[in-house]
Order: sequence, then structure tokens, then C-alpha cells
Amino acid sequence: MDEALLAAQGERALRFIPVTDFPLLKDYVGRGVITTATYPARQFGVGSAMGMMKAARLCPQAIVLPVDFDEIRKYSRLFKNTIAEIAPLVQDRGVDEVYIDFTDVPGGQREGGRVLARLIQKSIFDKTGLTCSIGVAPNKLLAKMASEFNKPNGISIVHEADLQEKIWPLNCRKINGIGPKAGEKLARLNIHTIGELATQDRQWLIAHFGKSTGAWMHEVAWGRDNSPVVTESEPVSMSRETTFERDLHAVRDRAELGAIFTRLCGQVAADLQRKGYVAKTIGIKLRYDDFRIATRDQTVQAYTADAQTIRKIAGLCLKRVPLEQRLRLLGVRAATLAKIGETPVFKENSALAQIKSAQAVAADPMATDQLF
DNA sequence: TCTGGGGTCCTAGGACCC
DNA sequence: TCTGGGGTCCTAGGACCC
Repeated sequence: MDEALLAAQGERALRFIPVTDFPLLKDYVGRGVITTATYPARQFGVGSAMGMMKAARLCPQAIVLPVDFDEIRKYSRLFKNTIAEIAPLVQDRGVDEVYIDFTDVPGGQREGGRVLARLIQKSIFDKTGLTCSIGVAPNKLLAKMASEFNKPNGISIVHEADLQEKIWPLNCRKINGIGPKAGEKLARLNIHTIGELATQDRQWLIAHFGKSTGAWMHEVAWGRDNSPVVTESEPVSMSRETTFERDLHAVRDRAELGAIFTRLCGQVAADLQRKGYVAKTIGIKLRYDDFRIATRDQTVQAYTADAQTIRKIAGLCLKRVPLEQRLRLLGVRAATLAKIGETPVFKENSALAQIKSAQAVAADPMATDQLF
């Protein structure tokens, strides 16, 4: 194998938080979900994204710790910087996950990548006190699955030849990209394992899941994935949203809702400014008390990162959505981003389009300001 | 007993242009 | 009188991921 990839995942992000003076899960009040759980707590069936109330029934004696996002970001940065010092080709996959292409890292191929994986684990532990699990494989798809095999603090190496033995027995849901819906649909079609998926005819999968998804499913079931490790990317959107402590009504709780709305717009504006972007599409998102979601957005001509402008456009969006039902969440989103100072002037930048524009301006003397 | 926040990508229909 | 496609942009919703 002359090419190798690796996925690393962070664990025990809450390791250093002292555990005194925090409520037990059974005494916890408020809405929300578990962000993560220690391995002992997981024994009780508690895990990420589970509602607090459900978790409290499963493990009432668990201690609830607050989430300190500044601290998490700090450790996340340390984690990624440590890896990048050893192997520079790193793709970001959220706070605690990365893909690494170490094809060209000196010594990377020793013991099939195990030596490098151990070095990365040790470096991360020395710098942060955190453990992580690492999967080594010929592509991102397999590396991601491999990283789950030996948790916590494990290393797992998967070769192409291991497909039948190690990958095919797994449930389809273990494939990155097959979520609850696709998993359900596959189960209804009596396809449960990746091996069963691999035996399906490509055309049959396409008939049931569409051209793109069907073909993709067939590829991944055979362990094939040639997507590159992408080290840099521009953001597509920036958003802020909040779930209220109690459901709010647009009329009855107008003042409260208005204040939250303005605050969210301010936060989006601040995020854009801090990161040096402007946006041309502003949108809102709401979640009703029955959990249905509605979104509206509007694209305007001039790019902006101004709180008042965003608030105005978002306000127009809000007018276009039904507001009879009570709300549990409100969000504001900015999209169609451009780096500040690099906003495109003409949508069409072909010479022809520019000549036409110039002709249109020449024909209408009142339109000269269009040039600026 | 309900179910966070911040993202990406895909689909599909309609408008509009060539 | 009726009939074309292709391409891009915009909008709404939904699946999925960490």
C-alpha cells in the first residue's frame, strides 16, 4: 500500500472539569440534550444527542456538567495543531475529528501506519491530556469506520483485503452518510449489513434510492471512496439559533421574541465581521412546538454584514411564514458569502456581458450609477 | 420524557435568459 | 399555432454529520 489515510477522534473532552457542585441528572431542570457522556455513563445507555429527561430515567445518578465552549475550542485547536505539526494534510471534521493524508509523511508507512498513529496519540496526550482513537485505511470511508473499532484510545488498521471480514458484517448505519432515514428504508428492503448492501445490483439500488445515492451506496458497500482530504474550504453559511426555555407565541410573547430576534441578527453580523465575510442571502428558521420546521430566505443585491440590515431582511422573511402556532426555536442565517473586499461586481463576468452592461448604461444616462 | 447548535450537501420547482 | 432545450439563480425542505 503506497497510500494511507487516517481518521482521529477526540474523547473525554470534559476530563478536567471538577465534578463537585453540579446537579445529578435526576435533579436537572430545563430542556436540552446530552452533548457527550463518559464511558461509565454510556454503560447505562446514555449518549450524545439524547434528551435530558430520557437520560435522567436511564441514569439518574449521573452528574451533569456544563459545557464550556471556549475551553472545548481551545483543546480542539491544540488537538488539530498537534496533528498538523506531524502530518500537515489535515481535513477538519468538526471539533474533535479530522482526516489525515499521511501518504507523504516520512516514516508514515512503518508497520502499516501504526507507528505514526502511536506518535500522534502520544503527542496529543502530552499536549492535552486527551485520548483519541485512530483508524488507518486506504481511504476516508474505511478510515472513519476503522476509527470506531477500538475505542477508547485505540488504533485500528483496515486493508482493502479486510473488507469481507471486518466491514461487511457491520450494519449499514455504520457508513458515514447513511443516517436514520436511509437506514430505515434499507431495513424495510431487508438489507441490514454492508455485505447485504454489496450484493445488491447497482441498477436496483439506483431504482430505489436515485441515481446519485444509489450509485454511491454501491460504491461504499465495496469499500470504494476516492474523495480527497480537503485541507482548505470557504464557509457556505453562518447562522445562530436558539431554543427558548418555554415555547413562545408571536403575538403573546412579541416583545421577548423581538429581543431574541434582534440578538440573533447581531450575533450573525458579529460572526461575519469577525471572520471577514459579507452575505447576500439572509434567512430565518423556526421550529414550531410540534417540531415542524419552516425556513424562509431572501437574496438581496448588496452584500452586508450589518446587524440592522440583516435584521431588516430577516424581518421581511418572518412576515412570509405562518405565525399562529407557538415556537420553540428561532434562527437567523447568512449565506451566499463573499470575503469582505472581494465581492463580485458583475454576476456575469464575460466580456460580452460587460459590453452589454456598458451599452445599457450608455443608452440610459440615468443609469450611470450602476457602474458603482 | 421528548428531541441543541452549527454546519454541508442534495433535490426539486419556478423564473428567466439564450 | 405550437413547440424546444440548456443553463443559472433563487427558494424551501430535508437528510446527515459532529
